[in-house]
Amino acid sequence: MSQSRPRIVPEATVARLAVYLRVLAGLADGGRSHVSSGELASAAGVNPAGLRKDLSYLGPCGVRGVGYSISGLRERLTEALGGERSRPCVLVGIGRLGSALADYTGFASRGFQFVGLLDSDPRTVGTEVGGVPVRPVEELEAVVADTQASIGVITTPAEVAQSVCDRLVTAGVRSILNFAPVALTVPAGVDVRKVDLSVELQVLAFLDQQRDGSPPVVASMRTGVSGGAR
Amino acid sequence: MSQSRPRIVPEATVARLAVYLRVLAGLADGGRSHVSSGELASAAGVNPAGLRKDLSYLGPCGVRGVGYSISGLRERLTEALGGERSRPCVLVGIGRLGSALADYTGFASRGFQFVGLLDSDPRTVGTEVGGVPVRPVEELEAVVADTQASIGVITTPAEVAQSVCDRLVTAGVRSILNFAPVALTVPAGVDVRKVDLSVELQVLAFLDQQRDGSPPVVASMRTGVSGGAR
DNA sequence: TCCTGTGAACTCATTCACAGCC
DNA sequence: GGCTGTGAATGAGTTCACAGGA
Repeated sequence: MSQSRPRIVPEATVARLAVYLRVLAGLADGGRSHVSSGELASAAGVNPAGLRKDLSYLGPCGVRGVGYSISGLRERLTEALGGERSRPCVLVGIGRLGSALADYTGFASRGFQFVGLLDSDPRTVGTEVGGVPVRPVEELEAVVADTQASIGVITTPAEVAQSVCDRLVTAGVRSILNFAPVALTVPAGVDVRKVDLSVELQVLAFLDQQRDGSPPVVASMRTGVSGGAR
Repeated sequence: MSQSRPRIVPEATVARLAVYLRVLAGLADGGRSHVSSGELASAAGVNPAGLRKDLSYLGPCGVRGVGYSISGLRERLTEALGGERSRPCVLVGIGRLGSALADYTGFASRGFQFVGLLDSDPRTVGTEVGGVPVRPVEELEAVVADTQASIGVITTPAEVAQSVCDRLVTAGVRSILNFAPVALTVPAGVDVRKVDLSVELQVLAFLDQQRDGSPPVVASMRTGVSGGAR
């Protein structure tokens, strides 16, 4: 194993490494062999210097005056993000969003495999999503134990999210992705990340309204929001 | 040019205001009249001092020694986030994720209304999601013009996201929420926010792997005690 | 020359600590 | 006493600018 550098990788950087990997996949199809930080950065929507810094956390990856080898960099990034090993995940709450996630090909192609789908609605239990049968939520502990899943995704209504979370943690899940609109409490050693879809829209609407300079709102607000992505 | 107060609301704060509002809605049901920053903060999963600072951007909201009036604060937050006026949105790409979003009640309850659903698949066009008919993507410009939508949500495959984006911008949409895994390029004056579901999972997996396996570490990362959200 | 790698400067955000008011 | 409001301190993350190798 090539455990190269005892460097510390900022979390913000980790999030972008996955993006670079995706962009590289697209470039590889084009038959090119090398790419510069500027090119890659613009495709990924980030600043070139930032991209170089991100990559430098993995140790030197490129060749000065030339750029980065596309295949070499893909390998490096893939390894940094955990290689190609399959990662068993369980997903609780097979509503619209849950089934959309269960069937999302973007996960499977990165090694995420939903080995357990759980729901409390008897009408949903027994159906299949993406080839995996939905099981009753009572079997949560058994499913986690069987599959050794270490990642749990919660797409239940807010009211039950905390109890589902507690059960996941007790069953041994240490990483949780929460789509329910509540703040989950977990013991130390467990990592929770939250995705709040309506908050994203809300922020967009806020900026939108500011730009139009319409309502008085409260006193004082920024007058101009620069455009551009991100 | 009448420049108002230089007081600006940081974007990170705006994102949390929506969360506070949601938490307050829950508290209001309980029949209480006031809350302290500590209580509210713990329910929202943030630091009390941070919450007070967030609220202070709206001007003084609370009573020293007492706390915040629940109803008063709800009003204030609602107004700051744009009141209760309905916001027409168009959604392009009615696949699994798109239909999940179109039907998500969390949006409607905040005034977001999907007045236009568009898709390119003839099998999807003509169906209804959440009571709104899906129309052919060719009618995008007409729909935006008719509905005066200023917010667009893209849930198409990555390959067509940029062209859909261009058409939205040309049609007059100035705020875009992008779920497609590509960086969109837009002219100045247009705001794009990106949500990348697989990246969130990827980061979670990375942290997971670091904890289990190797000693090397990710920078800082809060001592995940109570929900290390975001 | 071109492009990477990286310290240093800077911007943005969070947290602390305490002053001020009830 | 309790709790808000806020300057100051800290920290994270981004951008700059240039050193250094191909």
